[in-house]
Amino acid sequence: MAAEVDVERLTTVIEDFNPIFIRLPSVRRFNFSTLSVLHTLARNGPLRLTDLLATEQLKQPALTSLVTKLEHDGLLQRRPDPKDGRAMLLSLTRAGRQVVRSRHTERVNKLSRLVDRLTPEERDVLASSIHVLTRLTEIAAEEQL
Amino acid sequence: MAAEVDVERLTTVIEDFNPIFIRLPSVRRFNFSTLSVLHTLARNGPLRLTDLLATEQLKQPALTSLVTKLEHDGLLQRRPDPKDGRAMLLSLTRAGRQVVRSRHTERVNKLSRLVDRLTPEERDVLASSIHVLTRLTEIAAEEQL
DNA sequence: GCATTTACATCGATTATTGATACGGTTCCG
DNA sequence: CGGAACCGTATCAATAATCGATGTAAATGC
Repeated sequence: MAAEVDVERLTTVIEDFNPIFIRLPSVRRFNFSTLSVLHTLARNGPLRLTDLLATEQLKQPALTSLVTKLEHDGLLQRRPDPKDGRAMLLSLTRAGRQVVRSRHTERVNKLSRLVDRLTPEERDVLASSIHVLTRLTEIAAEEQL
Repeated sequence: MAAEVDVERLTTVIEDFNPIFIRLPSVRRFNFSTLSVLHTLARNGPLRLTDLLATEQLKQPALTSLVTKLEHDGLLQRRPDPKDGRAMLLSLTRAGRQVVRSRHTERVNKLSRLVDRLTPEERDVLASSIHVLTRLTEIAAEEQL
């Protein structure tokens, strides 16, 4: 077997699918930077500001001010890093996790409606592609290092 | 067959894969809004400002000023709509298409490197999932209407 | 210990975004 | 036709987001 993957087409279809997947109707409260920070903290647990900076497309002063705002809004908390007196550990509060979870739920609902309209054969392919997407994500994470 | 798709896990893995796929090293010049506008115009041909507004997460005055800036930078052009004297048709210039294309190429390269590290079986699944992703995108586009 | 590096915060300036509103072209309906 | 209502876009003033430069304090290295 081992058919060649048409990476060109794959890239194109992901580019087209992404806007649909990302955009949610209810999003008036948070801009892109804010959502990205919340998502990163939700996935990667407590992080120092500098580590968070690596994944966010912001400069350090902008991230500091965003974090200050989110702390005020009760979505995340700053705690001193016991290992390093200079650093702060950032983590989501219950309210912060709730924001991320509710957006995730909206996506699940949206995607479910789309999946319902696939044929059984298409659903089979989609089910088996979950593992492959997971592998791609893992490989990409390794490459970062 | 017709295995149930685990939409919960599928959503999660797409959420995790997306930041990897979206973020490119070279992106210092353009912010998120700008890239989204360029991408939308590249895909959906000439559009009126109001139609573009529907897909972008911006209010109309912000989009007008962004479009003005992009016109100044030579990335898109405004032309009067022959069908409606009030409207302007927006389309990418050669330079604008070049920006979109070069980002696309970067993604193809990045994704190729990841795909290279999959097993032959995983690549088979990925190849067949292209069609399903296309279908999902088509279904989502229909639902918009 | 003293110099250097690292982590984060602060400051002022610039840019992006928004809500309210104005303006002109278009459509509707008598 | 001619005025009223509507639609697409632009402008304006105010607010928010972001950046570069720089400061402060803790940690590291010789």
